[in-house]
Amino acid sequence: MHATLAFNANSPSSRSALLERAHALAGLRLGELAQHFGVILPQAKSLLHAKGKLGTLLERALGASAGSMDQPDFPHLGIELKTLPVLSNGQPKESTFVATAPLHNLSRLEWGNSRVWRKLKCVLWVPIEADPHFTVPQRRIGQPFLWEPSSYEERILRQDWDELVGLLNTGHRHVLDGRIGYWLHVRPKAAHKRDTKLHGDASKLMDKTVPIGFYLRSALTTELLLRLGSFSQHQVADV
DNA sequence: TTGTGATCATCT
DNA sequence: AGATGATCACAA
Repeated sequence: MHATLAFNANSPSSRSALLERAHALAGLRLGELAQHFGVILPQAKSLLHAKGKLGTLLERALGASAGSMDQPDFPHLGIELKTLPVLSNGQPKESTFVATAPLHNLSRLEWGNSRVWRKLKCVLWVPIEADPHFTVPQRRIGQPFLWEPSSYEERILRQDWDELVGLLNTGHRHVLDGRIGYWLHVRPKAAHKRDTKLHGDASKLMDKTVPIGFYLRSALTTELLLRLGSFSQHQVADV
């Protein structure tokens, strides 16, 4: 039994407090957590009409400041929260959304203060069971872990970002698709593909384009999970 | 309407 | 099957 539902939802004051709270959630079923917060989860095996529900639920459980714009989920701690859907084989089920891509003033952008880097320099990953064999409320929360990219990892992310933003900045949006980038790539990020936006700077050519976002390929999150060791490969299934 | 939270569904 | 493109819900 997990008698640890007696946590409060105030924002944790320190990094260790946040980690402690996150670890206390490990092993809980999503249904238990949702009930605690009065959140209705779909009983189905699919999240078709609740795609962001789990992320929001975990934010509440861990005390993330909601709705903060252009900042990590825990601004005072500099930590970004990401749920990570994990299959029963230990592999991430999906890529991970990071941030929307800038469409204007691209030449002034630098990696160091880009949205992507600001969110990725410190991430609290919370694995969540994603096997479609279980209903959503039955699925369990795994062992959370903090990730701060090594200089090697940052270099790769930065190279990807440079290439992607470079193409945007030089008017090569039409060449940009989801195949470019080793760990980081871009994909459409919109309510619908007809939701087109203006891209470019006034001094240059402006054109209409579908908004895009940066995503982390599962190749990276797979490595992160493996790095935790053989025990942790089953961290979702065996907790 | 835009930004944040993501997963679905089709294509290769 | 895995990667790429399309889409869903909700808050401010």
